[in-house]
Amino acid sequence: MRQSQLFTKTRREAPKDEVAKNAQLLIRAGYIHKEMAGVYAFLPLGLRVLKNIEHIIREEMNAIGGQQVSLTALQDKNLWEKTDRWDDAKIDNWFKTKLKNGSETGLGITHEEPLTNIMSEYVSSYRDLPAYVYQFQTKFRNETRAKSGIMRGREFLMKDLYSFSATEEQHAEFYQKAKAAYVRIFDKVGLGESTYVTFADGGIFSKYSEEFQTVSEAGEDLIYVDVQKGIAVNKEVLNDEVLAELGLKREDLIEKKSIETGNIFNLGTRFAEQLGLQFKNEAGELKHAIMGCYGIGLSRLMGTVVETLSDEKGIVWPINIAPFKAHIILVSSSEESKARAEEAYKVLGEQLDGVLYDDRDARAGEKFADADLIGLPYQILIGDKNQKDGNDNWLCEVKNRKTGEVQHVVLADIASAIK
RNA sequence: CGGGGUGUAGUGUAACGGCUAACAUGCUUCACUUGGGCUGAAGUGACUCCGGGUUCGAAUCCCGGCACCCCGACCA
Repeated sequence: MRQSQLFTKTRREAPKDEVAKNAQLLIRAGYIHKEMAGVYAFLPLGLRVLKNIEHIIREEMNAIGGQQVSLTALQDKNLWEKTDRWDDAKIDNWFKTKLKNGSETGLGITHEEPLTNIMSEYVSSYRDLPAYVYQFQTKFRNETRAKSGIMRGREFLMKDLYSFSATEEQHAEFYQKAKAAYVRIFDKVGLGESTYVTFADGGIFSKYSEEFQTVSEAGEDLIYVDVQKGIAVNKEVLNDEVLAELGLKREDLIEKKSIETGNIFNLGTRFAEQLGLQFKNEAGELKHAIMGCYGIGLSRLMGTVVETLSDEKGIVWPINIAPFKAHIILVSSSEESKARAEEAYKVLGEQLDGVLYDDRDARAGEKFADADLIGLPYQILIGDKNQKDGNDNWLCEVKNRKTGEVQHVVLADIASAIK
């Protein structure tokens, strides 16, 4: 993409009403636009990041047998009354509205109810199980206080997978698979080292759940980490019983602030019972499906990456989720340099599935500042100061955004050098 | 939902109850420059959040509303 064509621009200063680092940087660099408190639009660069995260998650969900669907945002009140989750006293963050005919509907906060209902139409035998269904969907939650930029919005993108199993063994096996898939997802998006599987409260579903907590000063949660073992306990469930169960010692734990970036629950048979998801087992007995729920907030994940990996100059994207892998920067105005930059744009664009090319008629300093703010993993400088190698081929300067390290590489070798 | 704070060009900031609401940045044009946000010149852009009130006079004081931010509670 030519930067001269990109409709967004960078800005020197963040709007005064944004305090969260993630929103400040993402707005300054032109990734997102704030519509209202807790409601953000994703602009071209921001959407590319979101799509890259989505792609990583989809691969992992498909790999463990997930089947993708797209459920509705508008919710049928009757379904939620069956599980007693329509009442505002029980769930206080619904966005509810009325249809023209006077009946009530709500915007989906989560999707256990509608999906369980759908599955009940198709599942009638143990042969129909297990089934794993997931989606990427915008969730609406009427938070009393939205905050922290895109970390806690009223409207946000989430991947939610639901598992339907015939037996406890079947469920447990998948739960472990899903957990392992989550670990791989966090590795791929660049948060692996700072993310801990964390023992946590199970809410109304079960006694405990497991959260994926990413260590960050911007976090709302407090966790106690055993760095050696690589696991943690949420403060809300920190007690001797839990520590004993996990084989942890209090003296080995370090307190850290963290962001809940993922959560996996065992839902048991609660929803299947309330919504009538039954099947016949091999012995011909009627049983309720055992369910699990596995969520990751994509927009929150994006915010967490910005929050934890950026530096004083701007964003630093991990290569797998960066909107583009490379940023070609034309730093001289000579025709020769310009021709080489155009060539690089053509070649690398094909090899790297798109690059950002700063072809603007602007001074080098401004381009560097913008490139650092936008944060693509590699900056490829092309200008009159480039040199040639022994074979009379031009060398480009390839600068690593994160480390600042510079390599001099001929165009033909750049793609393989930075992948 | 309780408490606190803030609303002024696109953005960031000024302005004692009193002159045509100022400065920076952005944007336009010209010249100059071209490897880390040059330089110079001329332009452009504001019903001072909305509605009332006090006053000779309100961006400024008062009342109401709305919006946004922060702390806390909440986060199935």
